Amino acid sequence: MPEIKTLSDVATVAQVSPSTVSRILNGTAVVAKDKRERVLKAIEELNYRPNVIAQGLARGQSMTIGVVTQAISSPFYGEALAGVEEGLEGSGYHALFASGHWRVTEEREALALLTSRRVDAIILTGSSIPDHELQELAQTVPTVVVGRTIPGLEDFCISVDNVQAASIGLQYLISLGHRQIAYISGTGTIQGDAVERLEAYRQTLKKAGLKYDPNLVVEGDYQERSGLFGIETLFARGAIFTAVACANDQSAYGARLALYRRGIRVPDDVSLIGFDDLQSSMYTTPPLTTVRQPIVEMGRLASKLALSILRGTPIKPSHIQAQLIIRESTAILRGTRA
Amino acid sequence: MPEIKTLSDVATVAQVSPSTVSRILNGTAVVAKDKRERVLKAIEELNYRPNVIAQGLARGQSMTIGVVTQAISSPFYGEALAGVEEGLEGSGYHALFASGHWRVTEEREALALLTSRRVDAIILTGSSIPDHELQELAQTVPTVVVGRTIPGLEDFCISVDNVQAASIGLQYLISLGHRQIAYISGTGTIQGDAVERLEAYRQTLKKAGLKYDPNLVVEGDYQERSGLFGIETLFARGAIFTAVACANDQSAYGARLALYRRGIRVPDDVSLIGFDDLQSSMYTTPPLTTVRQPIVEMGRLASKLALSILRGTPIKPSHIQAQLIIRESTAILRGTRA
DNA sequence: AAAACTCTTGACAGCGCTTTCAAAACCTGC
DNA sequence: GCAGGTTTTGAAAGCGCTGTCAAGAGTTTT
Repeated sequence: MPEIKTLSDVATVAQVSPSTVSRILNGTAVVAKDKRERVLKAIEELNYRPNVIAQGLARGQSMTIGVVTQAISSPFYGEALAGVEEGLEGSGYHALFASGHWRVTEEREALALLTSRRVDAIILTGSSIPDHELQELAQTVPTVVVGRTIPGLEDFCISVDNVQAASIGLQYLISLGHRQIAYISGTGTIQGDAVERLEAYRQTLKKAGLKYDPNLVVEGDYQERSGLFGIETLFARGAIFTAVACANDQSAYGARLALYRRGIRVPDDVSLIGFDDLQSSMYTTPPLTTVRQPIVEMGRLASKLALSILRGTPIKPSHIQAQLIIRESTAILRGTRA
Repeated sequence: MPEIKTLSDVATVAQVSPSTVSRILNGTAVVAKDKRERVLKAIEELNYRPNVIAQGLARGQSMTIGVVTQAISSPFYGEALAGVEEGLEGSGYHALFASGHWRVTEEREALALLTSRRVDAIILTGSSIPDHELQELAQTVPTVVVGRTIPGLEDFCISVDNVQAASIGLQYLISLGHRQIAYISGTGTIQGDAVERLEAYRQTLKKAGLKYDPNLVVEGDYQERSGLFGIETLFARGAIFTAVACANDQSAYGARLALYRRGIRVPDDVSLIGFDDLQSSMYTTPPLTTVRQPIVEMGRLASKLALSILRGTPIKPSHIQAQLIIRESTAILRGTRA
């Protein structure tokens, strides 16, 4: 294997001191034209690339942003990460990902890993680490958290108002004439997206003068299969509904399949609505009506925020708006069925 | 912000030399019990975590594996990356991702980024960098490439036999009685998955005594929308077909939607088959029949291979087998239609 | 032509850690 | 109680780079 060249190799070849090479590399100071040329030539010749690790050590910054995610292959987090990457583009910073797989201990490990690599800032997505730990973390390293708001760290949190967002969807269903609306929830019972969205379901029903029927809600876990099981459970209970709202798009996919299996048409017999607006929701059959969370943008914004903090001039994260995306999985209530 | 502690801070507190602390940390040598305890206590007290970057510099290895991917948010690459991560688990190594977005120049940049961070090995997925560049790269740093076989680097390549794999799907369609089979291809015309799979289409047709009708194949780009357009194009051409094979699952999703839009039932009127078996293909309506590429396993295997190379005892990558997954988007040919 | 500056350049310390090397400490056994 | 051997320990160099500092070169001024 061809040796990897170092800055002093370049210096030797160009017959200048390492400092000079460094100066040229970083534009830290003016250097005489002839030396500059010799150095550039040497760099070219040796195919030299600075060792970012060494630079990091010397400069005291790693030029990397740690990103803790739950699962890199989940469409939701995948989009968020893509956003983060995009936001970092051209900044010289790079993202280091670590997955928590929805387990707090693993998430802590992920965090430990990132800090032991001395990342310059940390972005957390879908974190379930307790507030106070994150508050502590934020003392040590610039931290931004997406999808959740931590007291005291409001300016470093990026999230949509779940209650408001989820309401939009419900309201739409109601406006379509639906009165028996089933709900497949997310997981988590104390705090977080799942309880907020469920809360929105209850509130919206109430506001519309409909009564909350626990028989119509089933607990899911944001995964496709839980949507499928959700519908099965509903039927097993003998529940009657003309629409079903899901805590996220993925569970809506599963619900869709369960409905299909039973020969129930969407939206003719039952309306279906999701939450998130994943890229693929545009291509389900029928295309899914959903409440859009601008996931990619949120990721991008998270990066921008982190960078701005590092720069010393934190931007104020503008509020993120959810938006109803009407597609073809919802329809005006016709007959009764299911 | 609380200062971050260093190894010599620990040494000072524990009243030993930095060397001793290092030895304890790495188990490099035996240390007296009392000192060991003092050090451990100091570490605890200061909440010290070794600086992996500095370790990397000193040891000459970064403990990170660079992974170039095309798009982190694509379901296909997402699964592969998850596999890579999994394979690295517990090894002490961590993955650094860089995306090429299907553009060779960007991919080169990604590679440059990874090498300038002195990653200990590189895993490429979906790479479209010319063979010779990769051969060169492999001279400098342990390289494993997934989804493609590079001459001379066979032992470091992990891929399925595209021709064989794609044939399985086609054969199945034919065995179902289909004779007019449309094909929505992938992108890339000189080499790579797309041409191999297309080749499989032609060969299989030929072997079955069917003639290749260029009118039935349309070029796609592996994305959902190209599947949709593909079907539209086919109809615009007045093509007659009873089944459509897609170069990957994502384009099959798009095709599915186009068919739905036209009121064509799957599989009753037209059979549909994909390639990859993405996680979500199990939940489409109807669930998609497809040729399974064990993507996650391939990622995992890539990691294992990379680690084994670093360890100095390269394993021989076992051959990856594709497998037909029969679900509900395909059916025996009944009437004629479309 | 010497004094007073201004630029350019190299030496060197240091980032936080590892790792040799040799000195210090501890054991043996006689 | 001391020579010889074995451990344990610390000093110091070094990983590849940056950044300060002061010396050297080059200009301008008087």
